[in-house]
Amino acid sequence: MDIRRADQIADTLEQLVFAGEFQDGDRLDELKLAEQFHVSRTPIREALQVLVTSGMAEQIPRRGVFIRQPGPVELLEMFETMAEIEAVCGRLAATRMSDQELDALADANDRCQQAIQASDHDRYYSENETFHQIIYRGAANSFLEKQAKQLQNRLRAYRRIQLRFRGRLRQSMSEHSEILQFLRDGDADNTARALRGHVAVQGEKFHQLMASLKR
Amino acid sequence: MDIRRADQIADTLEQLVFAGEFQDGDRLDELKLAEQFHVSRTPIREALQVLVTSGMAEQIPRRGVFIRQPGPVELLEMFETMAEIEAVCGRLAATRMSDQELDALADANDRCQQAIQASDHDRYYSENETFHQIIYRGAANSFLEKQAKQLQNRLRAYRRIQLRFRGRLRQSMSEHSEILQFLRDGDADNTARALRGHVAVQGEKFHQLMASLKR
DNA sequence: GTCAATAATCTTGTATACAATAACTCTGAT
DNA sequence: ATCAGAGTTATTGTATACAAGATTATTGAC
Repeated sequence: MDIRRADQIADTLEQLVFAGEFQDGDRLDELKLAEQFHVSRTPIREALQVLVTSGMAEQIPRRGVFIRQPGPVELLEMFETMAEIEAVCGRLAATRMSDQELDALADANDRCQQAIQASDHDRYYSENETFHQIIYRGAANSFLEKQAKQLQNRLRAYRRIQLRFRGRLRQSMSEHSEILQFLRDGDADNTARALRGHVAVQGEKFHQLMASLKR
Repeated sequence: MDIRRADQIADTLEQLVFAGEFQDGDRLDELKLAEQFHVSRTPIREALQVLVTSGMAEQIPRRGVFIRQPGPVELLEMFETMAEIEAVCGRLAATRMSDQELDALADANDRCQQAIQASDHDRYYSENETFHQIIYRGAANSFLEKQAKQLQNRLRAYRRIQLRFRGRLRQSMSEHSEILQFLRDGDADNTARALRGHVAVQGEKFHQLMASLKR
């Protein structure tokens, strides 16, 4: 619903970057992009500013803007940060979530389970994100919630990869149930611990995957 | 060291916003700013994009960009988030900081103490930030470190206000010493707890101040 | 053949021009 | 006096123009 062409282009470019259409270090050529989007350089430049500010690209004055895909080390750091932020959300949510929100969480969990039984991976990814977002919301801190969603968004592509590990889906579901129970009990510490582990293992799985690919 | 005028302007505007030169809802007039900075609208617009992307201003298409100062509720949320992020940094730092880093932390703490004895508030603020930044660094996660620094930066102005509370400086120092000791002991849980409290109390003090001003 | 230096080309950053929409003003009717 | 509506002015968003620095190509010396 953006009126500004520049905003639409920024969104599209963001999607393309997340989708891995660009390699790390690729230069975003203003003229080529302008041609591609059928606009002048002006809206392209404004879109590039957005990418740079949000950390997805780097700007070198008089040289251009270059996309910056996180390397293995940065990805691990991001997963660790995500794990800790989720743990924080869980800790707060344990004492703040309403019964309604807990029911919504249980529903989301059920839908995850259904998606697995239907072998509908896309739907599982989607419902899984919903499950976690309900917890962010449950922390009753919209600033924190925004931060969590932002990071979740940035890690989406990599989360998908690691979820393909054999047996991971089943284990992930059992962790979900455990988390749900801790939240129901209002057990802040255990919720935090469970969520931290639940997300941190994703980083570890990803690490394993990277290591196995290197060989 | 920016070559781009637009970047310099973005920095300046950011400073001005943090310094409270603008009221919430103020429109940033492109023409006036262009005149003020002796440039055309182009670099101004690129600077405004940066402010909008980093959340300091809101853009309404075809209407302009309006600065968004956080209200009391959002500030409390930001302080709470800061407290939790610092706690996370502390938890990780407890098992990851080198002896060198611990010594640097002790030095920073000493300099805080000296600044207080010299009644040099500006220097205290500065050294205090250093103290905390060493802990962020100690978490050995540069992504997390960047996030922490960013939030620290956004809350700077408000932290200054609340530190004026009577007796707060002394108490703050004793908390620092406690945190340092927990880090030395490698006690992750207690470091996290102490840091969370240390920062959370800032939010509470700020809240008290707001409430007293409302009357 | 390789390297350095200079010229030509490209690309970025800023300024200006123009089109479209929003805000404002002024008039006239009730 | 108040409100509606047309016309005017302002402001945004995009396109184009131009200047300056970066990149590439070319030429010439060794």
